[in-house]
Formats: sequence, structure tokens, C-alpha cells
Amino acid sequence: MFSLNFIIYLKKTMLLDQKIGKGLPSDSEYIRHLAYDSVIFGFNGKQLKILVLEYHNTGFFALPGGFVKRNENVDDAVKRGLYERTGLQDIYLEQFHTFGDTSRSRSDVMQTILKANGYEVDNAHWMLDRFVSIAYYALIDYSNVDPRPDALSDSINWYAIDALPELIMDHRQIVDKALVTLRDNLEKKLVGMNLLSQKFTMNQLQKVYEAVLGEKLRRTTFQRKMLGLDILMRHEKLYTGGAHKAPYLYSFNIK
Amino acid sequence: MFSLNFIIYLKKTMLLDQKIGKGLPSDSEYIRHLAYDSVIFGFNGKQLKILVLEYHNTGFFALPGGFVKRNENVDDAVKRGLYERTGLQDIYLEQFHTFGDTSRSRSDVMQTILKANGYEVDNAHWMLDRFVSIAYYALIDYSNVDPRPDALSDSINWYAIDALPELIMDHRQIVDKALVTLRDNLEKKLVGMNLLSQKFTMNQLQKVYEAVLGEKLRRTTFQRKMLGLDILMRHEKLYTGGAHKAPYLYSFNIK
DNA sequence: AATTTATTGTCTCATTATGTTACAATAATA
DNA sequence: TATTATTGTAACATAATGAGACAATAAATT
Repeated sequence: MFSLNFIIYLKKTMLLDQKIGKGLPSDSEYIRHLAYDSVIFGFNGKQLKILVLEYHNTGFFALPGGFVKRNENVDDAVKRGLYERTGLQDIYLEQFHTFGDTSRSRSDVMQTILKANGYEVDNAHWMLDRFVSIAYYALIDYSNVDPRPDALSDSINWYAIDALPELIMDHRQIVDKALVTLRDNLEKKLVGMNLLSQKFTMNQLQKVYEAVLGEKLRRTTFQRKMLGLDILMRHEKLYTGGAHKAPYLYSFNIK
Repeated sequence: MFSLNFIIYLKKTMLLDQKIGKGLPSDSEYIRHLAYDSVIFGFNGKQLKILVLEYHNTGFFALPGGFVKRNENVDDAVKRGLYERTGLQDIYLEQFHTFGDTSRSRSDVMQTILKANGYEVDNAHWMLDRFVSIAYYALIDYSNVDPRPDALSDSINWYAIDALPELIMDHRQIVDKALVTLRDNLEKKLVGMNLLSQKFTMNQLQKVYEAVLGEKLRRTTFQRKMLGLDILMRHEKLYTGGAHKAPYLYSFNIK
């Protein structure tokens, strides 16, 4: 629930003005108590991965998140954050749950992060208050994106879904719920292709399904089913140089 | 997103203290900008229904909703509201979406409701501000509940899902999304029995499915499928007095 | 007491979907 | 030209679902 753009904001203002406790986003700009977190899925050809950011000097890992401006749709706030981190617009994005337990808010964790970035705020500060977080997952074309490490010490990197570092607060639960939802939607809403580039082979698509579902699938059954859905356009073949028949490329665009 | 308990609160305080603008819940008690709305489903044997409340002197119909206390889990706030309206605890409850567009908040509608209840608040009042609403749906045993009309002018009544009155703000969209989610979950999570009393006949269960899905189902196929799931316990027969074979009663309790 | 009526539980067979194996086509390599 | 690995599709087996048939039965009618 801590946003990269917030930290960018912190850093920028720190350069201009090193006064402690100044330069923080004000609660007149953002909606108090409300945050979003995003589980950004990518696929490297073998594994399902998500973007995790690390806060400088804390050893804290967290999901990319942020705040919602007073006059901004929640969906747009999330799109804004995704754009800042990935440079992508028109990302497949889905809200899946809102986390609203009191126990999820941890002022001590927030304080540690603020202190590590040179800020000393008093305990009544709005950023240490309780937050309800609206969680989204996004599916992006991994091959097409360099996650912005940005000019900051703060890093953002891909982690395989089954080898995540320990995450702050309830972020691990958020990831788990995102994955469950993605699994359900994979078959229902056919969203798998959003993890691939526009043209892909049947094998690549199958590997996406296997990574998301966490199980091997039968090649022939998978191919028959996908083609039977009548949602794929077949294009030219892809010659990769392998000593075997070349597969067709497909796309999801219904033209 | 307007809560019955809020209105109860209004009325109580009005009796004690008729001063205008006083007695409103304060933003120190509740989390600003955050509300919940609930779509409470019931089934009368034929139709799927939901509880809709009507605000006194306004002609406004709305979903039961409310606010979240500063130190209360969001889920618990919803349970509290459901208990106040139905007297039921341990209700089947599921969060399905959070509505966060700026356009959904309508200070004019809120003002009208407040005025109709004798309150005059200035435009900066927190209750006229923007609200993000976390939406839940509940499934309850209709036969077992008298929705609380309460001591107020404010009424709460069952409406068939396909004969709803016009609802304020985005409440119609909330209902629509609740129904879509319920349909998905009906088959996936087998939640249909929550709309019936503990023991039910196969025919009653089928009618629930038909009402939720909005389509007729084949009796024999339905029965075979349900029994094949091995989640139903068969009990004694139900003699209703009809001139035909008596059906068995079933329950969902896995004992 | 026998007959009629409506509904239930289950069976059977037809149709469709999915699991599984087989095999020809083919792009590069030896 | 033969070999290799992979692909696309066909063929058959098995499982799931659609659709109809029918005996069982609780009450009403005769």
C-alpha cells in the first residue's frame, strides 16, 4: 500500500527542501484512509512473476501501491501508478478485493519506511493512520516492459510467484488472493493472452496456462479446446531455427 | 451507501436535540469517504428478491448500507448492519466489488435525504463529500426473517430482482454486479443452499438455481448432478398433502 | 377398495465433451 | 538423404450432460 510515486515525491521534495516533516503529500490532496495495491503479473516464458518493490534501507518488500487523489476515480489512480512503473497504458486490470481489517495497518512499518527516507513525522500523521486498500491485479506483456528502477535507491523487480521475498503487512495475502482470482478468470474470461505479446504460439499460450494453474496440461486437448473457442486468429508460422515443424502464430484480436 | 443505522441515529438524536446540524455522526467516529452497501438476497420459493429501503419524504430507494467505524474491520461493519436489519448473525456474506468513481457520489442526493429528515448541513460537511463504497452481497433464509421496518418512517422491503424500483446513485449497478457475481459463485462455491432453510427438497433447490441463473433447468439432470456432488445429506420425506409421491428433504450440513 | 393424478427417484440411451494415443507433416541438422 | 524434435490433427476411449421413459407413491376421486 505504499506507493512508489509517493517515494518519488518524497525524494523530489527532499532535494528541494530538507526540512523534516515537510514535503509529504498532504491529506488535502489524497483521500485519507484509502490506498490501492497492485499485483502486476508477468510471464517470462517459464514462470509467472510479479513486480515487487524494495524500500531503501529497510529490507522491506512490498507491492506497488499508492493513494487516490480527491478528485480521481480509483481505477484511474491505479492506472496512473501502473503507467509510472511500467510505461504501459491500456493494461489489463482487474479489481479483485478490498482489504479492510484494522490489523492490516501497521504504523510501525510506515514509520520505519518514513524514517529510512529521512522523515520524522508525529504519530498523528495521516500516513500512519489506518488504511483500507483496494487491490487490483494487472497482466502485462513481460517482454515489452522494463520496470522503472527510477532514479531512486528504491528498486522494483520481478519475482517468481513461488519464490517471493517476505512482504510487509498483509501483502502476501493480497498476492495469494490475486492468484486465486486470476486462476478463476483464466478459464472464465480468457485473460491468459494478456501475459503474452500480441502474436504467440500455442505452446507459449499453454505454458501461460500451466504457470497460472500450477499444473501440466495435455498438449492435444489444450490445442483442441483453444481452437474450438473460435477466439484465435491464425497467422504466419514462426521459424525459430529448431529442427522440427514450425508452429503457427496466433493472436487474440478479433478482427 | 446511506445507512439505516445512520438514520436511526439521526432520529434518536433529533428526539433529544432538535438543533439543526447537530447530532450527526461525527467524522471522528467513522472513517471518512468510506461506506459499504449490501445486496441482501432472499428467495420466496419463486423469485429472487433483495432488500431495498426507502427514505422518508424523498421517494428515494437505496441499498442498505452504512459507515465503518474507525476501529472496526470492514467485514464487521457490514455484519453489524445486517444484524440490525435482519436480526441474523452468521449470514453468508461476500464482498464482491468496491465502487470508487468520483461520479458515484452525489451531494445533492445526500442533501435531499438529510433535509427530508430535518437536517441542514453546510456543503463542506463530511457526509456530502465523496464516498468509496465497498459492496457485499448476503444470502439469507427469507422464510426466517422479518426485515426490521424499525420505529422509523423509513421502510425496508423485499423487491423481486426483476421489479426493482429506481435506485439512487449507482445502486442499480451495484445490484447488477452482485447478481453476476452470485451467478458465478452459485456453481463454483455452491452457495445456493444459503437461500433456503436448513432442510429443503430437491425441487426447492432447483428453483433457487433457476431464479438465480434466470433459466429453466432440467429436473433429472439437476438432480443427478446435485446428488453426484456428495454434499447433500438425505433426511425424512416431506408430506405436503399433494396427491403424489413425497420428496425427500436434504440438508447441506456435512456431518 | 380401486382408480386417477401429479410428482419423484432412477434408469437408459443419445449426444457432447474430454482424455489418450497415434501418426503424418515439416524445419533444421547430421 | 536420413535423422530429430515438435506440431497439427485424426481416431478412439472414457466421462459428462441432454433428453426421454417409467415405476413408485401420496393423496384425491370414484
